[in-house]
Amino acid sequence: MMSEKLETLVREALGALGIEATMVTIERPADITHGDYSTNVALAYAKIAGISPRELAGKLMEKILETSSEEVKELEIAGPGFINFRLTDEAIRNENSKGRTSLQTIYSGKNILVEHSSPNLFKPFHIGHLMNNIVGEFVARAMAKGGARVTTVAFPSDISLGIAKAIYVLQKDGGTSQQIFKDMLASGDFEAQTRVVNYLGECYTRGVALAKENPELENEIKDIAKNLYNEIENGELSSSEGYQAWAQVKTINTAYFQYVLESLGSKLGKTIFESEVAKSGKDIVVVNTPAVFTQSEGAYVYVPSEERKDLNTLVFVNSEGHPTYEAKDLGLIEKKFTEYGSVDLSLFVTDNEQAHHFKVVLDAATKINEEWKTRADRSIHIPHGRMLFKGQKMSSRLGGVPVALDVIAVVEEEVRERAGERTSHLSPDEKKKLVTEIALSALRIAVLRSKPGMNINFDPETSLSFEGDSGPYLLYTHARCASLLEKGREKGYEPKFKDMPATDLEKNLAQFEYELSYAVTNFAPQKLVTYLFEVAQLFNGFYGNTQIVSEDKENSEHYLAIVKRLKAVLHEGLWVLGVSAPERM
RNA sequence: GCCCUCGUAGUUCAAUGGAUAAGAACAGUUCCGUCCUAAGGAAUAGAUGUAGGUCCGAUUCCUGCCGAGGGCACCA
Repeated sequence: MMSEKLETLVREALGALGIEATMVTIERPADITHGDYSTNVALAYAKIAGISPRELAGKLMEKILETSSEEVKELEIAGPGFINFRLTDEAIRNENSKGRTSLQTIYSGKNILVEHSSPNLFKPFHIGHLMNNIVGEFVARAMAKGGARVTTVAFPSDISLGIAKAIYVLQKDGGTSQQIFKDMLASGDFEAQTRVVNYLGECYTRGVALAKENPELENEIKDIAKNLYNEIENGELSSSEGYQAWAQVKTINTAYFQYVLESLGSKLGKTIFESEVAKSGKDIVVVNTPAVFTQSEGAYVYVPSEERKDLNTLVFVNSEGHPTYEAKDLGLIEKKFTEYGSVDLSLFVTDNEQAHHFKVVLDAATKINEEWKTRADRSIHIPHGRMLFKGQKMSSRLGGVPVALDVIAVVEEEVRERAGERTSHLSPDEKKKLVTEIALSALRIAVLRSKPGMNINFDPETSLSFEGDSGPYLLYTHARCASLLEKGREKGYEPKFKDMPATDLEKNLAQFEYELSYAVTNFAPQKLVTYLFEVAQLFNGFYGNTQIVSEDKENSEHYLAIVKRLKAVLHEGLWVLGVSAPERM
């Protein structure tokens, strides 16, 4: 990568001046007209060198010029002592002639697990899951792009006191022999399945409310939970009604989950149910008490050390003897690190309201032994924010906690309105596919243009405008490129860079690898999104005042080479963001 | 009460401690339609919550205050 070559040059120059460089940063100047890359080392090391930054920059420049590679056209000192590098036109053309970008990053060759999009057995896939999927899909693809072997994992919640409450309501309603379930089996279509899943979600909320209002139900619900835990732990297929209902719900929900993920253009590799790690999680806690955990009021808790003011005591095994989410996460960590080969990194994406929970779990894990400490060190929580709604359309169409598919449906409707006659030439199937692709691009880009962890405000009418900084804008630019290339082919033109001075657009396009690499290494989708907007805008400006495909073959072929490069950059960049780019729209 | 996250144009978001070089987009005010997809382009105006501190240099780091969101033992 070019920036790495420059870093070496700078490092050597510093060395020649007797300065041992710890940190050498090569960055992209805010404005490309100031140079392709720049470094601030002269400012950073001026104190050590005992001379002024500009003076040091001058000396460094001399040294760099002595060894400089043929790809560097010129150097200049700017501002308080920055050194700007300008590359030769040829170096830029070579970069832009490259095919698929393969990155060498800190993740190359690593075995990485990415957990995201975990559903709840008794909840429809809602807006929070959608947020999770968008961030999770980026993380998984970024790691893959960074050269890692990635296994994606879903960790569905299928056992808890909350689920016991839902089962209680379900049973009272008549269990799975109710009409709604029969209808679903009879029709087998997704609509019917969705109705069932929505009903199950209702059972959950009703169960929670019921338990709160009627404390006398506590024992009955606890019995359901207890039976469930016992039956799962003993591994015997019980014939109890509660267990049967639970097993059926699990089948239904799993199918629904698969379908929803497919609709999102996402997919997950492995599934680890919470019930699979309940027993092992509990055992880990019990075995390590009192060494790590403490018994208190009939429960097993973890009490963090005094210095960790940011951590609180949490219950790992409750007084009923059931593992809480905390213990199950320990079970999950054990399973991940024992059954998935030699795991280098275990990333898990969740809502940031769980940040504290994971800090405590990992802190506890660190205390168990050396092996667990390694596991904890390799486990990284990636939090995402919430999706908030502002637009009237959203709040009126989607009450309470919006279901993901409803959110997408609303955005799709918006897309259809804006498309108008534009898609009339397409077949119904193509049209549907295109509308979905555009809607998903709008959603994914709206989320990923911000730093992960931030809440995002979502309004399909304004902030999720289909103009400007939006997914559709990038898709449109990509489709425009495809259309131009097609037109070029018809003329018999070959996209080919000619010996012409590199434009700002070309210079920016040459920096794709640098930006992509940064985004991948730092889990920074917003960096990549910003970059894609930059090049798309530069190109659209160029397009606005230049005839790309004209009778002038020489220029046309050069322009088409730029178009080809931009299309590849957009396609590849969007892929990492989880967005598919259609050829036409 | 304690802890965590966040406060940048009217709005939604950018900016590894750096350049009188804080970028976009939407909304606003103008303009571009015999021309490759106007879901486009050109022009214009507009911002670092507040008070200190560290630093050659602070939107960025530290402290106080103000404001928003989240968490704080048997939910996930």
